[in-house]
Amino acid sequence: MRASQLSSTDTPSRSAERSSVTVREVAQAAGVSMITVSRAINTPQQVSPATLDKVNAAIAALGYVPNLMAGSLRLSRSNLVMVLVPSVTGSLFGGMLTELTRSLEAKGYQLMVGQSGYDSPREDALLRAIIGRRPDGIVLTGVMHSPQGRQLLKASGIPIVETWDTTDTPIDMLLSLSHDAIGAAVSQYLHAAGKVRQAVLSGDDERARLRAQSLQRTAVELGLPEPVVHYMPAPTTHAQGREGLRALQRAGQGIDAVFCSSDLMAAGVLTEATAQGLAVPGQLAVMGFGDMDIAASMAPSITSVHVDGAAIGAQAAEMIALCANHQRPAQPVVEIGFRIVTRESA
Amino acid sequence: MRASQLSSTDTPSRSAERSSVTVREVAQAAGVSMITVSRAINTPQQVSPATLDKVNAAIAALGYVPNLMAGSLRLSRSNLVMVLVPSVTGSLFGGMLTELTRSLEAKGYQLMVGQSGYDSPREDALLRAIIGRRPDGIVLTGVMHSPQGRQLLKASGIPIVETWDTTDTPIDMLLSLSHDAIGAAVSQYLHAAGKVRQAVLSGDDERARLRAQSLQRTAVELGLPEPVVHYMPAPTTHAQGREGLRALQRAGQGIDAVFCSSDLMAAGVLTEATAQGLAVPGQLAVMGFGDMDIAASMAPSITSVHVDGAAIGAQAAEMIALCANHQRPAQPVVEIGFRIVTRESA
DNA sequence: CTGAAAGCGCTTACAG
DNA sequence: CTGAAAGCGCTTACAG
Repeated sequence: MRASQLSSTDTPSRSAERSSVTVREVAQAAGVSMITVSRAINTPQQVSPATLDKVNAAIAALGYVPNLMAGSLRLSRSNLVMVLVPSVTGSLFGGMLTELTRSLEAKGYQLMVGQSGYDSPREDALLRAIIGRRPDGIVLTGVMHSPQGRQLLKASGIPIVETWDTTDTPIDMLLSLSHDAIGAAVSQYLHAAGKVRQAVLSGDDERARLRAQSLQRTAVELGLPEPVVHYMPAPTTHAQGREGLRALQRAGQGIDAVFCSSDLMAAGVLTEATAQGLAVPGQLAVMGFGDMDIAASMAPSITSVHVDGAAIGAQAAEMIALCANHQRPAQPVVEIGFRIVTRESA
Repeated sequence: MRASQLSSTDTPSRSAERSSVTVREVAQAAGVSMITVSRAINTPQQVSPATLDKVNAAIAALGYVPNLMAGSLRLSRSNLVMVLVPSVTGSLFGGMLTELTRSLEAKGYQLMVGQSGYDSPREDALLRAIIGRRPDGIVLTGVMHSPQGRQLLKASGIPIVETWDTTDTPIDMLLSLSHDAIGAAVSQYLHAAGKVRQAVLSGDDERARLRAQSLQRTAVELGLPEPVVHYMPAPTTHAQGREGLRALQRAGQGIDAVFCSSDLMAAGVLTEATAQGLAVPGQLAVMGFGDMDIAASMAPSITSVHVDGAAIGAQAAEMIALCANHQRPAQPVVEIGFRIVTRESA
């Protein structure tokens, strides 16, 4: 070992073929075997202090970072959890993502986020890319419908948590949320508030469609005229709220309530209603979904449907960690629930 | 090979020790060697049609998904690019993330998103987890200051693109954006509009601070009173905009302009100003940052600073793909630029 | 067109 | 407390 080699802070030429430092080089530099290096990193209490110092010095000098792929391959354990969301931009899943990151980190896992897109064309390829990395768990936003996708996931043997939706046939574990129940509850809430010409402004994604259709059915069951639904591309925006309200006004005569598939969209509806001089909620009740920060903060404040995304994240992390320890959650299917947060707009 | 084995659609018991299907089992089922299976997947033109059919049937029957970690280890190529953002929730980086995903996918890479948090306490651990997976490229939001972090990244030999900020000493490649220039431009813009008592409402993150401080310096250089700055925890929200305006009004007497570090915050300021009966922009000019959808859609619409996040994503993808082909971009440092989008609020 | 051998970087029993 | 050997699952020259 040349001392100059250890103390050098030179960095390898960027144009050189990428060749990371390996345990072998660290072992050589420290004058020990590869296995001792491995132990110095993973079980330092099994290594003598003097040896430990030598190894750590070599690691620092060479800028060694263990290749986790190699370790995972050997151990069949990646310490990696994948979550698939339609879009990282949409703030709806922010609470879940934040809490998933936090919970998993505490348990020694790293979270990686994949985007599936609201329309799932390349879902199969994406699934293969994910399963191919052998994560210790997969969290899905929504339930998987495609038979091929289900088969792929089942066959992988990886713990799967489907979330934010419900099904009688989960692939593995399920954090269940009924969008049917939400749509029905919203229609009943608006009906109780005296609103009869209900309408829906909705992102064109699967779960928002379920809520919209359920609201339609429920309103009809309540003896109200069938609600108009206007779909717009997801993820939904403030501008779509403004534009969408105008579209609804053209389509349905005299609507007196709008249920929006996001709070941002609801804020847009509110802005448009204000611009038109409509009284909210007197002439037009507005409801959102997600109970984002903006719902409480708008003037008037927005009545919204709250879903505890942080709880979803925490429970999913818990379930996956259990599976990694060769256990199973006592309840592989857990109801998440929701509540309507009453504010000024409806 | 038993036919029943191939046609079985049974899934392995979920409680069984996780043991994925390997090439070996596929080879056995198809009655060929492992290498032929590998070729059937990666270079099917090198395999006879009859053999290909057998292999594909076996793959489908067993639900085989190749272990990408093993392949990457062998090839020293992961087809994985990591991007590190402070928070996936903040919509500021949505455009970059969407375009990064799209561009990289077209080039055969998968993007994984890591969250660093706005305060970077565990950055070192995160960096090791990322480098340890040997991605083919790393995109950083912001520049890396910590010497250890820089050293780690440099030594890894992985192509690095720092973005959304500027520095004279990039680790590798840089998509440069000057927050100093933005702060100065905003102050000058407001000054030109006759605003003298400027203030800043800012998320307490590094780049927003740079903009705020630059605005302060510039205003003083213009002979204006030193702007008050109020910092709030990032990521910033609509509610912080309302609350923040009140805080600024308490701190600075008679402010006539507020530069917010996000459009959502600016929308909150607007809501609060409207609630207070302040005329915008007459009594109070409001500017945002990010040029999000909501900026154009609020009433009044919000003047904002536009940064082309999609271009950042596209260029970063391009740079990394070049490096993977053992080339270097002609220009490893590229200026991104910004522009003030004039609307009603300022 | 197909296959036997070697090796990517790591870690775990098994010995000393 | 330390080390030689084997193997995680895959793919690439090298032979046939």
